Amino acid sequence: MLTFGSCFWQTGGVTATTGRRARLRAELVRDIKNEARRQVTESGAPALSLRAIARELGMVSSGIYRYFASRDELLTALIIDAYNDLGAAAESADASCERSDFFGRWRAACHAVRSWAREHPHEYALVYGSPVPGYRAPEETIGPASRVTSVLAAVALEAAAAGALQRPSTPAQTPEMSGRAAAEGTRIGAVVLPGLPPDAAVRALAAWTQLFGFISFELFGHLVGVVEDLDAIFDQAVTDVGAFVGLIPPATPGRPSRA
Amino acid sequence: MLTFGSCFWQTGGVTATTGRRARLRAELVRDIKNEARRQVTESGAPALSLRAIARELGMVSSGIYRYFASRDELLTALIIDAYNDLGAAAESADASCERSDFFGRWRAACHAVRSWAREHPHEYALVYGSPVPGYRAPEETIGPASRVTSVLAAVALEAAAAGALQRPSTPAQTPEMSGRAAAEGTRIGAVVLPGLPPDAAVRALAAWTQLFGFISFELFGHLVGVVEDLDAIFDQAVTDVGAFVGLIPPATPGRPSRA
DNA sequence: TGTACATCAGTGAACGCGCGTTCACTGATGTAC
DNA sequence: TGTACATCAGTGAACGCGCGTTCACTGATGTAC
Repeated sequence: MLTFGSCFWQTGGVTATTGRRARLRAELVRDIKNEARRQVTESGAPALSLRAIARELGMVSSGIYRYFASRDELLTALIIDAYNDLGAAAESADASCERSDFFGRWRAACHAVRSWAREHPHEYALVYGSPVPGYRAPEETIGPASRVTSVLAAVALEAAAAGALQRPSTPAQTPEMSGRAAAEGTRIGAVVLPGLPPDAAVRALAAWTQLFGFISFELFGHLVGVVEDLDAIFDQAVTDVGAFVGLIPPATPGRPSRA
Repeated sequence: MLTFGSCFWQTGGVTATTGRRARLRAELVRDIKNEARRQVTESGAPALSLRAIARELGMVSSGIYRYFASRDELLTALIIDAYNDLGAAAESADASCERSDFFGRWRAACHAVRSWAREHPHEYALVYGSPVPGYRAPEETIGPASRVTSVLAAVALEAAAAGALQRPSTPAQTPEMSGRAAAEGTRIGAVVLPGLPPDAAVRALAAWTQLFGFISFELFGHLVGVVEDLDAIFDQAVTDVGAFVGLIPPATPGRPSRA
C-alpha cells in the first residue's frame, strides 16, 4: 500500500513539491482534511478532534503534527477550503449565464449558494455560523471568503455599468437617506462596490445579508413551522430581492427557471 | 449567609413555590443560570461546563443536579431566557410607538433586536448561530422564540389591515410569482401572517431574514472591511427594507430618528 | 408546644471518558559527493 | 555506481488537563400529629 514504483524518483527530486515524498505528503494532507471534513459534517466543528482523525487514518495522534502545527491550523485549512468551494460554485453558476442577463446571473448565483449550503450544512455553519470560541480566523481566509461576495457584487456592478440597474420609481419606495447613511453609502459605493450610487450600494448590501440570512435560518431550523415549500419561497425571495436591488426582472411569462 | 429570619415559615409553607426552601431554591436556580450566562458570554455555548459553574458557586459539581437534570436542560433554560429577553426588548420598543406609526414601529423593533444582539452577542449566537452539536431544542423553546417574530409580523399585519401597506407600483418591481410560490405564499399569508396577500407575505419573510442576516453578519465578523459605519448602514437598510415590505416611509424631511 | 418522620440540599468519591501537545526515538527515504 | 550524511515520517509514552454523570451518604429543613 505504501510502495509502488515511482517515476518521479529521478526526474523531479529537486523541489519540495515534486518529489515522491512530497506527493505522499500531499496525499496524506488531503486524507487528513477529508477525514476532518467528515467529522465536521457529522458532528460539527467543535467536535473536531486530531486524535479521532489519527485513529481513523490508522496512525498515532502525534503524527498529525507532521502535517498541521495545531488543531487551529487544520480548522483554518477547512475554512479556506469551504470558502473556496462555495466561491467556485457561485462562480460557475454565474459563468453559465449569458453575461447580459443580469437578473438570471443573480438568481443563478443565489441558488448556487443555497445549494452548496444545503449540501454542506456543517461547512456552511463553520464559516457563516457562530464563530468557534477561542479561534480567530487568520488573514489568509479573507481572499477565499470574498469570492462568493465578488460574484454577487459583479452582477450589480456590471448591471449598473450597462445601465440595467433601475432605481425605485415611487418616491415612497426611495426613502431619504440620512447624512451618515449617504456618506457611508458613498464610501461603500466607491471602495467596495465601485461605481454604485450610495442608495443602490446600501440596497445591494441588504440583499447580500438577506441571502445569507435566509439560508442560515433555513439550515439552522428557524423556518420550521413557518415555511413549508422552501424551494419556492427562496426562489421568490431571490426574485423579489433582485428587483429590490434594481435588477430588471424578465417580462411577465416564462421567467427563467433555476438555470 | 444561610440563616436569616424568614417570615414565610409559617404563612406559606403549603405549596412548593412559596416556602422558604422554595425561595432559596429559586435563588440558586437564578445564580446557576447567571453564572452559566456569564460563561456563555465569555467563551460561548460549547464551553459551558457544569463543573465550572459549581466551582464558581462554591459547591460540588454533583450539586448542580439538584437543580438541572443535565447540561442540556440548563442550555435549554438559557435559550428560553434569551428568546424571552429578546422578545421583551422588541415588544417594549414596539409598544413605545404610536400604534398607527407602522414605519416607526418597524424601525423601533428592528433597532431593538440589533441592540439586544450587540449587548448579548453570545446569547444571540446561542439562539441564532450554528446549532450546538448534539443538542436538540425541545418544544418549550418555540413559544419564547416566536415573540420577536410576532412583533414584526404584527406591524405588517396591522399595517395591511389599516390599508397602510402599499404594493410596489412599478411592474418591474413586482415580478410574477410562480405557481408554487403563489401557493406557498398564500398558505403563509393564511396561516402565519393572516391577512397578508401572498406576494406581501413573501416580502415580509424576506425582510425578516434580512434583519437577522445583517445582525449575524455584523456580529460574526463578515462585515469587517466592508461596512465601517454600521449604525448608519443598518438604519438605512431597515428603512429600505421596510419600504420593500410596503410600509410607507414618512415624508421627506424629518425622518424619525431611532425612537 | 413537642416529638417522629419525610423531604431535600449538598457532599465526596468514583467511573470512564476524551482531549491537545511535547519529546526522545527508530527507520526509511532522499541527497551530495 | 557506491558510500556517508541529512531529512523527515511516524511511533509510543507521557504530561496535565477537563468533562458529565452516578451513587451512597450526612445533616439540616420542613411537616403532621
